[in-house]
Amino acid sequence: MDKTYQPQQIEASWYQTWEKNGYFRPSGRGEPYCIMIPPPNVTGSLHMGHGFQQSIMDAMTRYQRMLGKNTLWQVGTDHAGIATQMVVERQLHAQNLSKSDLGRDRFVDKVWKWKEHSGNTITRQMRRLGVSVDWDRERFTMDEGLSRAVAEVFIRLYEEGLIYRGKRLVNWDPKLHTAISDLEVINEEENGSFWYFRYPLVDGARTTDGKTYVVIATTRPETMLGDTALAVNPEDERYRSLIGKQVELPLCNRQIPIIADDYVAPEFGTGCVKITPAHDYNDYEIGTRHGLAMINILTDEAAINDDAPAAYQGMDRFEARKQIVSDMEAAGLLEKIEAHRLKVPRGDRSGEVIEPYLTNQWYVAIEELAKPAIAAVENGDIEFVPKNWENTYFSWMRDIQDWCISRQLWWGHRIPAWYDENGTIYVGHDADEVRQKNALPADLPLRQDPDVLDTWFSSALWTFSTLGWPDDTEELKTFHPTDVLVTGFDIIFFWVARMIMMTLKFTGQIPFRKVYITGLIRDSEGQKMSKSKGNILDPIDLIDGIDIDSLLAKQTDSMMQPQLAEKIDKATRKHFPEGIVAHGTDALRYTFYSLASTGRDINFDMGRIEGFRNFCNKIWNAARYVLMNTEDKGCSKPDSPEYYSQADRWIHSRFQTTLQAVHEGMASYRLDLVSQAIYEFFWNEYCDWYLELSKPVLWDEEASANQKNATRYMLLNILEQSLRLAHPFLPFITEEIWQKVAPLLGIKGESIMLQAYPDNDESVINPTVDAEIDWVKGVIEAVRNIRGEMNISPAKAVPVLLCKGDEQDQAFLSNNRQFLIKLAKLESIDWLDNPEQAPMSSTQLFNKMEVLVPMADLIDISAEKERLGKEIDKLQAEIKRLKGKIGNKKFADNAPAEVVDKEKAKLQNAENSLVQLQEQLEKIQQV
RNA sequence: AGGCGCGUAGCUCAGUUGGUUAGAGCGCUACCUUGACAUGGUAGAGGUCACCAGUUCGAAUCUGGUCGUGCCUACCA
Repeated sequence: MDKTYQPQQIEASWYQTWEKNGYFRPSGRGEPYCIMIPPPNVTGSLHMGHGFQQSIMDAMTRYQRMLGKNTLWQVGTDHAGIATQMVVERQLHAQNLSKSDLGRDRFVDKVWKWKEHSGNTITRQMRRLGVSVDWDRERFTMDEGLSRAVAEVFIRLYEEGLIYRGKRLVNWDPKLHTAISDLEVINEEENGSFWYFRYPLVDGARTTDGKTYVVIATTRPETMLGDTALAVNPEDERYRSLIGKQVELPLCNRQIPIIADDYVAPEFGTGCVKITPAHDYNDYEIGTRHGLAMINILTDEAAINDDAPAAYQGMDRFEARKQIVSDMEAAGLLEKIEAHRLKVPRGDRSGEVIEPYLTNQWYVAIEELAKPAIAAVENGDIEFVPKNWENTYFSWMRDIQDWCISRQLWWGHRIPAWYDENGTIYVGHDADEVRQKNALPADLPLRQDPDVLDTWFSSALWTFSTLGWPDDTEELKTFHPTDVLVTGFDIIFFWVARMIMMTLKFTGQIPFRKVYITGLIRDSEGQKMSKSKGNILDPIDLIDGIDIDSLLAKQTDSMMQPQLAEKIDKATRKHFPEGIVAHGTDALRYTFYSLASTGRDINFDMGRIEGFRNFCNKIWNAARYVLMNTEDKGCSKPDSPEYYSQADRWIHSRFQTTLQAVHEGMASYRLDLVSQAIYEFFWNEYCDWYLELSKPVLWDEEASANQKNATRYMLLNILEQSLRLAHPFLPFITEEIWQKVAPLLGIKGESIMLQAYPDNDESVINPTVDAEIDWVKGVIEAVRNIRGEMNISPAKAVPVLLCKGDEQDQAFLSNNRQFLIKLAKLESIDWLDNPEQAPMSSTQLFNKMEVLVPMADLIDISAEKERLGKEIDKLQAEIKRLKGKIGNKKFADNAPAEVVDKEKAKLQNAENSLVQLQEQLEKIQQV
């Protein structure tokens, strides 16, 4: 084995071996366990969020697989309608082409080609992470089987009246030319204006204060071209007399009525609102209530259309806005302009300002589907982890709006609906079926709906469509409902909620039992990672490393503004002055686990990943030590347990304690606790103490062959079990080492990933042995403390005396003499029966026992005084605190007896220690 | 406007039904190349647990409030 851990060398080949040998496939034996991967965008690339969630899913999957479950981790990708179509359109644009130049079929062809070309990027990157998904079952949301499921669901919902087509206001993206759902609209506060316009009253009407006009305030002046009324609150005295009167709509040569509606808030703006039913959701409601005309004034591009006054036709909406304000001003109808913060709706993909727009769209009537989905979480069939996300889920589900599922795109599942010349709708799998079902003549022209479905419509079916639904497959019977969904809170509404609704509706089952919601990975300063901020960390760069120049190039890649690029350049150089060194997959994964606490957001800190790379190195070198001492030496299971040292028994005990902690952590989805338990066990117990404790046995002339063999066996045995313990989290390094270690124990197996998880054996958990090794550690640490504080060279062997302890201390000494001598580097260690005879010494207490290092020529008296003084100060503070507490009558009366006793014992100990240290100090001062 | 989080060492974070001397990693200080490992070892320094009040014998932990901060949902033109 190499002297240092080189991840790139060991990670390269193992994945191929695992995949090639089909180890990821369900074993077909045992209780089923299934996780459905949230399908990433097929043309995307792996980001930190994927890395985080997939690492978690892989740990769960490998863990369950090793526990003997029949494990399926279903993999696949999503066609991501809008995102993918945009990418291909951009490519066309670069060649001065548009999608209409190609036509629908050729364009869709092109998208498929792009998918074939780039679709491997993310799956290749996933392999680098070590994910044990079943690639043989890889699915794509637009493959044949899933498309069939999509059509089937659409048709059944339509036939039940749960899908309908309707003309109403939708969120229209004028750049992408499609409707989008409410969830795809992001409302952010931006600086805008309030324009106050005068609308002249006609027929000589006057306001109560004698004006010949009313004033309205608007944030979108251009919409006035579609105004069909003004509205006031019926209780508003200022306007009551004007209700029913007409005003002249400026610039439009039309008259519109003043109506009364409770919706209008008298105190806001001027208390008089212009009503544009075709371009505002609230106005639409009012328009419907009052039977107002709905005048659409926009084109698909959000330019002014031909139904508006000629002067503005063809203008872009923002151009028209300027022109209208200017025209109103010229006409003396602009009263004032106020600065105003307002929420501007923008498309999450395009960033474009969204327009409410009157179109025909398809909707899912969602309320009926939502009811059982709410109940499933209420009654605990589905549980969110952490639980508080259930509130988020409920609050959205209990006020859910119908889901607009049609998109005016070309890339996606085409809506399975056909129209005849009269516009009658026929829904079915294909035109032939439609004709047959509806007894339509063969020559009746039918036209398929041009729209496609929202991407989330197909993802909503993911848990069952991937298993073969609508066929009643074995997989469906075996693996559905699935066990756990691991995902982010950002798609609870988009995906989780819709999956629950659709799955309940079509399978009668819940899709999954648990929803484990992870936090979001942010940069080290808590900023969301985004291209525009130039703070994206690529998991692959953390694995392989990247030099500073390449990193800078990546971060500023798509940066349009030079000054922004400069800023990013600076920030990147600050955080990564020398780029990023290679850390390996295992270290990255372990970092993710260590940060996976309670679903809160994660600020990714490079210090963490370095620490875990070092941990891997530690494992590597511990293994080297073990192999060096066991290879060619024989290490069979001892004939009798008596050959074990106390250290051997201790590490066995600690291992089982750790194993329990791991099981508990996995059961409660606390992978941070799991990773910590393994880390602490391996580094702080196995390496720091056990390996050191093995040396006196292995290298001691006096130890018998049987004892040496027993220790060699335990070294190997615990290492081998630890590798299995850690394998779900550190798949590569554990496999690499296990292949070398297992044969020495006579274990046969092709791969660690097919081995069983370590057996639970609580019988070896041994508090007595734990206490004894704690004693050994305590004495060694006492001596080391004296060495450190007294500046005694580590090379210098010192004599040590123990005194004032009890019989157990004496017994421990005689059991562990060779451990103490070796680990504390002692010249000698002896029990002093008569403390009076103690030579001048530096003293450290361990419980009631004194550990003495005789001063002779090697101790600096003033340093020792200082050291004792420090200890005494600490004890005095402690005693004061304890006395106060115990002296408090209320404490003695109210606290449970065991707590009081514990505090009393603490005080007793502290007081004893104080006396001993003070005696010691006096002794020294006499010199 | 409602809702949900968060505020613990210089930094990133644990702290499980209230009872520890409040912990880890990184960073920092000193010493050490000792036959697994300097991606290491040993010994240390470092915290008024945001603030205020309350409940309690006892609060980082429970309650109320204040401040700061992040997010989600719904929005009055």
